[in-house]
Amino acid sequence: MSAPLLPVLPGTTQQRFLTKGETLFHQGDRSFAIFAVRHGRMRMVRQLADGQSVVLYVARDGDTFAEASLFSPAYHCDAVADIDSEIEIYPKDVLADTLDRLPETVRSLLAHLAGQVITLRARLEIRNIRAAEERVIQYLHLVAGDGDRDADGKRAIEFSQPLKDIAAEIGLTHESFYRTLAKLEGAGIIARDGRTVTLLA
Amino acid sequence: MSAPLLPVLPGTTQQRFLTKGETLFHQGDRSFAIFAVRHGRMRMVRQLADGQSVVLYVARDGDTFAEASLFSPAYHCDAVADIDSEIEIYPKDVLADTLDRLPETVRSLLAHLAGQVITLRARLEIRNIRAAEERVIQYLHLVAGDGDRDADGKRAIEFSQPLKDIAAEIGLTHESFYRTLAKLEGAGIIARDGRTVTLLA
DNA sequence: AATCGAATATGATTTGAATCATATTTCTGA
DNA sequence: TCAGAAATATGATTCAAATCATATTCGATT
Repeated sequence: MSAPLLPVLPGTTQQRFLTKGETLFHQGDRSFAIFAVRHGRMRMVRQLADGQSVVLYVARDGDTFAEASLFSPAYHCDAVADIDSEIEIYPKDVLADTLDRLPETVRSLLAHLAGQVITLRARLEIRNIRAAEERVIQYLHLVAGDGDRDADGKRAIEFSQPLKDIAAEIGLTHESFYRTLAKLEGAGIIARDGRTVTLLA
Repeated sequence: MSAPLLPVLPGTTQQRFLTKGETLFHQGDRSFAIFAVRHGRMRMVRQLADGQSVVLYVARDGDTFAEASLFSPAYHCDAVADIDSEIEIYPKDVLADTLDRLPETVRSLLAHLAGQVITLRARLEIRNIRAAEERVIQYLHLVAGDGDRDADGKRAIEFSQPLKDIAAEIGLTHESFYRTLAKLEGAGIIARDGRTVTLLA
């Protein structure tokens, strides 16, 4: 076989072939490896609580994916083969030894970069949602995360930046963003109090 | 002072205050550090050969920037303070020693992640361009890069994926993308031959 | 070679976010 | 405390990209 896409110790890389539609891992699975696409196309899909799904990332030839799982115990999305694909597998236990020996600085830099990649991909996918309402809802879900619900299962988000800046980040004009928030409030999907937005239900 | 945004060796972090409009580094400067924004807003701007400029990234509170300079001898954009800003500086020479000792695997993983961050940020900024024509032009410039010009200074891009997929990546419907390409060709900005697009001038 | 599906292409129409305008509120700094 | 700037807010209008429709070309498969 040709050289691995990430230079690791010889003999530590595994391969796997997936046929179109086959799943490599599921959201919530214990993370056991990071991967690279040798040939093919792998689609990372996040299932939302309300049954909708969002494509987080499409990994193509030469792309690595699930790198962030190095610093997380479980995968946070499904990985499904879009077309027949050949995948390289870098088991975490092989890398763990190496990672453990790293200075704290490097480990935190790696973790920081992995986190950035996750965040940026999520933001990029948000932009793929065309309708302003849906885009705002998904953004709110993204920043609220899955945790920190209150007793009623509601999640409050307090923005530290002006909503104007949030609008820019989402890719809307501030006018559209204010309007959309007003609409969502009217529809009973969110509650508002200044820069605090609460997701109802 | 409060804890640094990246956990590094105590005493190795420096700070700097920049007033609105002040430049932290210029494109082409020898890279000496990576940075984090403690408070403020830093704008990364790339000057194109034709005099145009593209905003690559706007770093806000807590964001790091110029991470890729760890693996590159020079900065590839300008960093200018959008508003008065307080910056944390992580000098390369402090990290260099550590980096040099890293196993190749880790170094390439770091480099890969840093590259992903750069690419993802660039793609996000492209989405901020509302007009389809301008968005496509900037995307073409992005993927063409600065190098690989032919004798006439023209840059050819051969897409390995269907244009349909490119459209999705740019955030346009395929119909709009085809139309926009046709318009750009009509305007003499690009030349086309199937999946090969050549930037004229 | 024939067939089927996907990609490329373009026209007609709709729609929803951008734009322009303007008012009010909040924040900031002198 | 006051003034000016920025943020928040909402109405009216425009316009460009999405959508819907349809045709042609290209590519893979039998």
